[in-house]
Amino acid sequence: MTEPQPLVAALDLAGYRLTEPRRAVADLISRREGHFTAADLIDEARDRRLGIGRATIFRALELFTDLRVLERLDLPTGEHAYVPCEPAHHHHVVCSRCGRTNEADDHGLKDMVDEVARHTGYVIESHRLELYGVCPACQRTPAT
Amino acid sequence: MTEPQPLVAALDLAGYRLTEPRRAVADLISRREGHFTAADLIDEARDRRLGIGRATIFRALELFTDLRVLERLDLPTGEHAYVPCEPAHHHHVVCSRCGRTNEADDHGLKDMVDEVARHTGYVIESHRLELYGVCPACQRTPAT
DNA sequence: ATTTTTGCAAATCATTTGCATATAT
DNA sequence: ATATATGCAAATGATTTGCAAAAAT
Repeated sequence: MTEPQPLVAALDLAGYRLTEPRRAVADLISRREGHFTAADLIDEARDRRLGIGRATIFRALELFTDLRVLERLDLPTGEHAYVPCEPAHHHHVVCSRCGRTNEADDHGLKDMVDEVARHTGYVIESHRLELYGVCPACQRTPAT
Repeated sequence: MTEPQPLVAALDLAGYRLTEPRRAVADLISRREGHFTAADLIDEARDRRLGIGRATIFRALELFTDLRVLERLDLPTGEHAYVPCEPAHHHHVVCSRCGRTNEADDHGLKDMVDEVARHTGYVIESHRLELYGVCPACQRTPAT
């Protein structure tokens, strides 16, 4: 197992201990396409009898999120989901059928933000943009 | 009390019953600036002894959200907040200090969405954009 | 009169925490 | 050796639900 594991690398880089449970969570995450919820990981860990506690999974998710290798999204349904991502600022397109995600270039968003700032007088500090749609693969598949 | 109450009007228009508790929730909402959480309303209702049940407040919030006179946001902290809004599609700028909100013109966003669609092959169905910053009033006030 | 709403309490769901034990450094 | 991380079970917090009583139509 010498594949790069960016999640684990991020832990190491930030000086956190590389424990078995954390590696296992990183592994659970890396084998997923698109977004997933904490419950997804907890269920899978239970089904595969990995012996990782619920709390540990939540703690790992929080840690990865703090390290910005994971991003927490709020789906329109109100569910909390996570997506692995690069540390740079960016946005996601989330497929509403399969959950697969792609990064969305936020080219042009900056101008819009400036415009809003000018218009409203706010000093804009951050923003979140989430796009939802149907990915190319799902477009070829009859809707569920 | 003949002021227009758009929340109540929306209920009526959609054929829901205009009950005392719903009017009271609409009233609690209308006297707020900016966003608020379900807990805010529940606390206020309790403090003012309005005799409205927790469940009723959640049910009213859900109803108003379905009617699109209220929008549910997910703040960066993970809290769920609501803002009253016009039924048309739009976005908000939320002040991170006082919670006041303004509408953000999404001028220019459409081009960006089209660009992402072209780039990723997704058929974009919807999006959420939330901007956070400091409003003009708070800029004049020393930070908390 | 009938249907929709309500309030309450209990249930559910997601997430967090305390703490003694186990593990990585 | 020592600090950090884990698992468990219990605690918390938010939201939902069942149901008999109350209110709107």
